[in-house]
Amino acid sequence: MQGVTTAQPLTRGRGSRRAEILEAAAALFAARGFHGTSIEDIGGAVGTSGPALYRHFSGKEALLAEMLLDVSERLHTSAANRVTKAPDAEHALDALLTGQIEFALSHPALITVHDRELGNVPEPARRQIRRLQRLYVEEWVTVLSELYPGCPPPRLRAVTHAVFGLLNSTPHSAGELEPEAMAELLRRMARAALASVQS
Amino acid sequence: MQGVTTAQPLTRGRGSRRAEILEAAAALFAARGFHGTSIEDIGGAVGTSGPALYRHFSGKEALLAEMLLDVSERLHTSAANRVTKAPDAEHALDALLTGQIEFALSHPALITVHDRELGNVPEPARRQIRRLQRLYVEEWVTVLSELYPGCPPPRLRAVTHAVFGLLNSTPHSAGELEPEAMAELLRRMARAALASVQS
DNA sequence: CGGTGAGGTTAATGATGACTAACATCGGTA
DNA sequence: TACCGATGTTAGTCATCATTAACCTCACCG
Repeated sequence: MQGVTTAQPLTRGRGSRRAEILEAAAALFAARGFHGTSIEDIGGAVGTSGPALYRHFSGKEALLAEMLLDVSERLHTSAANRVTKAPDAEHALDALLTGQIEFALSHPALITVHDRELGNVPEPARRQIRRLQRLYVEEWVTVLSELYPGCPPPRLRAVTHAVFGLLNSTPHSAGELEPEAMAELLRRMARAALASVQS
Repeated sequence: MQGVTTAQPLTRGRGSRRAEILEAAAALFAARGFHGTSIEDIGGAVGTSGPALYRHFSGKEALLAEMLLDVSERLHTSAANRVTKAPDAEHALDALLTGQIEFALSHPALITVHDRELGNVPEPARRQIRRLQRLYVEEWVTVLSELYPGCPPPRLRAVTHAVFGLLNSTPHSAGELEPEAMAELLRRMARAALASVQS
């Protein structure tokens, strides 16, 4: 009674399975945490059973590492691009806000996992993710320090984290508002919070 | 070779051991997550070995339940008291801000665990914690709806969660600023963010 | 048409970890 | 002084889980 029941997939866009697994895992990790989610759970969520996962990832930690690496890369490079294109600091800040809000609204699970599970990523990748996160924060700090010259960087870092906290609150207020309205609200609040910072 | 080495504690304020365990567990849960922390870890953190914990709590989940119940109770009753004492909505909001900021700055680990690990609390307690959390949020929403009449409650709930996110960012910017300065900054930003909300 | 490789399957295997059992110690207290 | 309750200790026990092994099977390519 072995291997009697293979059937469905076998034809699907190249690499789409990996993406499917990553997405399912993100949702599960966000809901139950890394250690609270079993390989079996993840397999189940994509219609395969447990160990099939090892055909796509070398292990559970590697899966998490790839997920977080991807997120921090996307955030950072998107931010870097936007800032580069912006004509001045004011527009740059606007672009950063747009990017973060878009991401937070479209991928709440990734946002959650991203700031919760770094500690479970094994060392080679961990350092790199941390680096990207730091670069992303510094992107904000740089723009802000142009807008608020004389405001010490540590203060600007705290401000940045506070704004992230505000924007990343989306997983908590899921469904309270339409995405459109939520985006508007978050942008307005973040702008006001930022404007309140003086040197 | 059994029981040969009992020694130190045995004399300490009544119930202080429970508190000590709760504190150590909060720090560990915040750092590694509920499932990422073992009973042995918790015991080790308070100088006893593993199973000693069962003399104080009926189990790991019960420990978490008590921790979260305590937090949500403190937040809610403190808020209710402050609001009741306040002469008007403006002062009430100020008091709510003060309370949340104080708590977030003095117990970052509890804040972290509080919004991460509810899912691991077993059912009898879970419902009660959720209830207290909801009441706490409604405390804010009520005050806000007095300040912004005509602003629909769902929007105010989203606003409240956004402000919580902002204030609870403290664990992320640990050590960037002195507690005093951080409190000031958070209050100012939160106030500005709130002021930006119109009906 | 035979082979091959990608992607699945079910059964180990080995750790880890929560919880229990059996036993020890010590500070009261009768 | 002998007992008792509060607290610890160590050594199981039993599940759960990540990971591996051994085996299938189909799509496709020669």
